[in-house]
Amino acid sequence: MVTLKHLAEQLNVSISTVSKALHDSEEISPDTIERVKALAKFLNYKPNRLAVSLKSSKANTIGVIIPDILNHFFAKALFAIEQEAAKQGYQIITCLSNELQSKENDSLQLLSNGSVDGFIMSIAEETQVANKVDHINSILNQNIPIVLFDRVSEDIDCDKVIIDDTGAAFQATNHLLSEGRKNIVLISRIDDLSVGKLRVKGYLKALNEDKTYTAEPRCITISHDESIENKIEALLTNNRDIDGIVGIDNTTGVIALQKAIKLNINVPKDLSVIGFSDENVLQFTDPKLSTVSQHTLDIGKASVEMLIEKLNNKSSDQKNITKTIKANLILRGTTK
Amino acid sequence: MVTLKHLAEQLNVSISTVSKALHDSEEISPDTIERVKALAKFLNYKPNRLAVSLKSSKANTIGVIIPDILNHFFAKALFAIEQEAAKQGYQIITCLSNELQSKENDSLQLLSNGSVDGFIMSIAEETQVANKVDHINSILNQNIPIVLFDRVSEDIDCDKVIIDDTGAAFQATNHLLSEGRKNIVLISRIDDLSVGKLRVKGYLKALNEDKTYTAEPRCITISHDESIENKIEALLTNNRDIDGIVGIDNTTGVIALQKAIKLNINVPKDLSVIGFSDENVLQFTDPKLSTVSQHTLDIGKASVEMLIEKLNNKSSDQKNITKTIKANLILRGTTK
DNA sequence: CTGAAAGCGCTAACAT
DNA sequence: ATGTTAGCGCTTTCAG
Repeated sequence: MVTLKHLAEQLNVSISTVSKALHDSEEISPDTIERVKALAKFLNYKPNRLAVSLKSSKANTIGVIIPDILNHFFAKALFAIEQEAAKQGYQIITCLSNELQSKENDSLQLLSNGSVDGFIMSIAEETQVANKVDHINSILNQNIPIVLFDRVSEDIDCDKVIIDDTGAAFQATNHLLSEGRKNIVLISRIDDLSVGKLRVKGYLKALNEDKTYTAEPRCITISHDESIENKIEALLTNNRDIDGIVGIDNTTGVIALQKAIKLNINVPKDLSVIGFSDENVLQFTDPKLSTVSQHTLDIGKASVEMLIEKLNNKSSDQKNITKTIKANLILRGTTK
Repeated sequence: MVTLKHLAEQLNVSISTVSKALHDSEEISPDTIERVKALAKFLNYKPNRLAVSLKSSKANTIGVIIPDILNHFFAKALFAIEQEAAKQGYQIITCLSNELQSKENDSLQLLSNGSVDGFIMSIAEETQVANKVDHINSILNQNIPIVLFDRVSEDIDCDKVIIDDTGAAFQATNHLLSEGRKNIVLISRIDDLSVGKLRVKGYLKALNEDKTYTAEPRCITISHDESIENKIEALLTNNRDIDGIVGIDNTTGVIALQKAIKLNINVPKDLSVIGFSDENVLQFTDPKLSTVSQHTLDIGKASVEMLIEKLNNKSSDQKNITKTIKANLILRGTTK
């Protein structure tokens, strides 16, 4: 590894001269600057990031804690975060909590030692279920900024990036109502998450506001030890009168569609389906699934922007902001 | 941030005493050790990682460069890498090349400044197509170890983790032959990648070795600007005699299955399909797709193990190893 | 215009 | 048993 010292020795100047020259200091003669830079380039000198960070007390690194990288939503969010961070000169250290509070805590502890300047995270399922957020607040108390995205908690006072989950589900349900659907069920595998609860709220709100809608609202929740496929197939088999489905997570919409086709239900003539999936599943469905698009890339980008904004104004402690990214309904082949 | 200095001042001892005490040095009295540790715990002292790394010239961090995080194979590999790295006390810094050589190079440059001790990477598509690997070899020349996985190059002399791509495709094709299939086509979206070429080789080998097989081998390659769905649908529509399909990438198997069902082709009676997809797509298919399982988790784990092994024996420069992870055929509903 | 020196936080050889 | 000192690589103030 080439250091300033090496360059200084080779050029018979002092280390500080080399350092200044590389930073185009006014103090150094143009001639010296040129010589230093030439040698630095020749030897492929790169400033040691650890030393720079130690000196400046700034790691230029963001800790990203993701609950589940195999969930396409989070993979895409990570993609956006990495992209924006790189653009702004930050590295990211990625940790996966695997939905466990213990791992989430481990990661926070491990990185809050100068490794990172701040965190971007989405709360682990286990943490959300128990609503135990002390470990997160403890980081904030150490004056290390955090931006929460998607899965957030009211008990944590920090910057947040969310979508209007209630509004999105409301809009989706409303669309089915406008189609004249009389029997709309909601299917959820995420009723223990904050976003799941909010989406249910939007569904119920839409049904309640429609005075002509007579059926009882019906939320089918699928727990982790149940087979999504079996449960949905049974549901559709035993309830032929269902004419609208809102799948409020990644996969239930797709699976409902697939099972409907298997059962020879005509989509969208006799049944409309709206999911919260990402575009990546579209290639696997025919007709194409209508979805609520969450603008995941914008969520990731906004998270990075907010964190860096906070880092740049760390002294002047201003209020925390919650930014809501617009979600919108994209109608494709599974709605009229 | 609490430092050794803080502890030392509070306890009226020297910094080195504190440091030694925290490391359970024999030199320090049990009493002092206890007092130091108590205060450290009370103040939630954590050694500054940057300082430790700078001092020890060891970042305890692995740079991971992934071509495409939205590809489930790589997401899963990252999952495994993170898991194993965490287990061994390493952090990972994740960079996404987005299949671009320029970004791949940027990431290598950016991190080869003390930020990481070594790299785990899979080569970007652009890099593989051009087979320009100087930027990677230049890192190796700086004595920074690299482990390549999945997509590798013969022109890079380093540790590698691969699957037996040729053998896997051979096995898959052989299975279709053993079913008595007479018209087996291979479908690929990745014919520009090393793994794609090897899998084609295995397919051809199987067909050639079967003296009773009379049809011409047929490889359908789909480029990036073509619609996979349209191409496969047209293929199946216009070639009703196809009775076996090997999809050698992530998605073509699934899509072929879906189109076959749409066209009322009886799977697996009249057509068998084998894909290289991961289990995550199974929930979207009925019947369940038969696949070549790549043991992605093992690939990630092995990569970390090999890199850390190399880091621990950096001085004694031993030979580079290529480790082959066994892939195996999992027969489900789309084969007889 | 250039250099010496201090210090970021830590470790470890070397005093005492 | 404890302290002093030097140094990892870098930046930056202050002196020359």
